[in-house]
Amino acid sequence: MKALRYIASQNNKIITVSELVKKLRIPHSFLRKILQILNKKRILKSYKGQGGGFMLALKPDEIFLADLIRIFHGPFKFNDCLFVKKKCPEVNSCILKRKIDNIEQRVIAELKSITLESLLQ
Amino acid sequence: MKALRYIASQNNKIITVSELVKKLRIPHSFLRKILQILNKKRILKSYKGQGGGFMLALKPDEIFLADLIRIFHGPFKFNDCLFVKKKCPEVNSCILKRKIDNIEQRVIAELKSITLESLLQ
DNA sequence: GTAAATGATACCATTTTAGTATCATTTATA
DNA sequence: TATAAATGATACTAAAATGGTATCATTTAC
Repeated sequence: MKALRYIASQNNKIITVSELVKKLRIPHSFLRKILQILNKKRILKSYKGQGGGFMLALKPDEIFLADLIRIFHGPFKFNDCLFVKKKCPEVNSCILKRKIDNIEQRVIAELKSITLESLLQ
Repeated sequence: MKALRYIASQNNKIITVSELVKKLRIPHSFLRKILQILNKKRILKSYKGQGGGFMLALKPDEIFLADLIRIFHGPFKFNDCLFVKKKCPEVNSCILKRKIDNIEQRVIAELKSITLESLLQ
């Protein structure tokens, strides 16, 4: 998020990992890995070779926190009812599951409403 | 939760782990460990010796999902801002943290509203 | 005294998380 | 055209969390 905020703040300039490392004090290889993932997922565009680096592939108001979480943590499932590695036989009738599903949906809705734009300044 | 629901449904009878194992098909040692924790945390009362077992220590409408989650997963902190094992220097000014804290508070409020009582039937 | 119960605690395997390291490829430019 | 500066791909590692198991000690009803 810090890297994305920095990149967004430099509107449409190509930013290198080295620049981010200096500004944000994030370990170089770690940050590279993250930016590579964001590139594959089309949040960033990358440019190889000398003079290369990264830029946003989308406008800041098109980048949603919900999507970033999905990219790094996988799909939301607070509620993946397993027991001893088998699916719980009561998944369909379980009242608890219904209540948690409900909360999950609301959280996801909130996370969709947080854009990179909304985190600048 | 399954065990608590079963125990609650047998109002004020002492229930043994063996009975729960038969009804709920949860491994014996695993269930014992869980019930021991619930006993220590005063959600259950335990009775040792022959004829012993477990009972609710509270009424079903005094047992909150939020507390059970805290017991087994530790305190809620979706938002424990660490980086390279150090606290992030921006914790206080971070807009993202503020937004997530907000969501967290609402989720906790919801989890507090779910009681064992509300999961019976 | 013994069987039936919980208490305490140590142990283990697997998965996830957080991060490092290295070699390959691309490209601007001197 | 060689080289330096950038990303791409990918393999590796250490530590922590997760999901359990196993065992010995203690208590208590009968």
